[in-house]
Amino acid sequence: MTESLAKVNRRWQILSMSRTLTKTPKSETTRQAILAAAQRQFYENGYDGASVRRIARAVPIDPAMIMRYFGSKEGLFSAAVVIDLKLPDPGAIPRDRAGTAFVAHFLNLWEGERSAIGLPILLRSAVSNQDASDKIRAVFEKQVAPTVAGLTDADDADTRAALIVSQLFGLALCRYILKLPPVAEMTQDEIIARIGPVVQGHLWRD
Amino acid sequence: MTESLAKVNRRWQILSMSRTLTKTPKSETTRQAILAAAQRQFYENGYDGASVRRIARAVPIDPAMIMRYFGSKEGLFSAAVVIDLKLPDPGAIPRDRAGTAFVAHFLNLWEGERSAIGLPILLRSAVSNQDASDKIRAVFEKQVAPTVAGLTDADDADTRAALIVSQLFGLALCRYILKLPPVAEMTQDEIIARIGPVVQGHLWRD
DNA sequence: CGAAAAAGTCAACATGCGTTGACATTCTGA
DNA sequence: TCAGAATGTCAACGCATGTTGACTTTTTCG
Repeated sequence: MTESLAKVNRRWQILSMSRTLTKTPKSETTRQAILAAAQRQFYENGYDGASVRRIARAVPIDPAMIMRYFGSKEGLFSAAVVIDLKLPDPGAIPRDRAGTAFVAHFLNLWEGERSAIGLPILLRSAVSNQDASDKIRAVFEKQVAPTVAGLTDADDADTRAALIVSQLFGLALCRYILKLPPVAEMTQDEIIARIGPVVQGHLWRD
Repeated sequence: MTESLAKVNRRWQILSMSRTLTKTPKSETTRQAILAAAQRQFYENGYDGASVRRIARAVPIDPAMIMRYFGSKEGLFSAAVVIDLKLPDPGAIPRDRAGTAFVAHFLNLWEGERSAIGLPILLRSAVSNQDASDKIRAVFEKQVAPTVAGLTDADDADTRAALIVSQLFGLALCRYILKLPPVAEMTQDEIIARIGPVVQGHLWRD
């Protein structure tokens, strides 16, 4: 009967992952600690480079707990990396400053308090993990593309969105991952002044 | 004495790596086969994702041979990834078309015959391998930055070079690694028409 | 030819990985 | 209080990795 007990536990754990939390049972503390450690590790080393065992050591907790809480490394990754770009309503963006607004928004997102969660993690992971690149594509389709479409009347809004993304990802890549000196050292304002017009150009040129 | 024999062999092998090849001893064929397989694996899976054993299996050859020829996985990587951007002399580039020329040059480099060798490999590897990002920085400093400096009179040529690189890397990332649909599917001409002006802007704006 | 050098093979090593199931402890509510 | 649920620990599994040293086969050349 021990096996069926384990299965019930597993099932409960899967349920608890999606339930809305009102109280904070002891487990929730651990859950959050695991997520925080996982985000840090995934951010610093990418999906493959981060190991369940090292994440567990950082919490600290037994690796087996991670499997219990999240089912697998993939499950942990999915739970740890939740992307909400919080893009504003296109209607609320003044069109003549949309480019700089865009860049400022992303810099703020990437360098704000919760910066460990999000695109830089995906960027580091996507080169070796299919799930991560799928997630990036999903973010592009569901969050970036619609917003850009709301900002331009052009019929090639998707292409324009992709070009904007390519510039923003290139920025993130050079600044946070490669740490290419000039890009890594520029102030936010300098970046906004330089990249803003590029984004604006992608939106409006032609 | 067997150990000292092995060491002598190793020393010969290190010498042979740097010698100019006039004849083609049997070993050179194997060497090239290993390099070709390594480039492919590094390109497809990045430094960490590629394994010495799988490269060896692809040749096919015994993994120990790779150690003999290249000393270590790092040594193989260094030998396999040699970056020469072949950037033209700045003086030969018409300044009003420098942007499109730049983009066309890189697309040609990345999608030409020897495309497996080069930046896309580094890009995939750099997220998890320090050597790879160091190499990228070296390429930036020794090849891109000087060329850009020769194209502009501005005193912030380094910053401009970095911004150009961030756009080009973003393009490569989205097109070859993330395979983000709109970017991955655009024709070379479309990309040149869209990104060229951005590069031109980084060179000349202000 | 025949010896020495080169090229290639094989088995093993230590390590780290994701994951598992049995077990021990702690907490909670009837 | 005390059963049962929740939480946490431990040891082990099978596997893949980079690397090594002893070995055998093939090539080269006096």
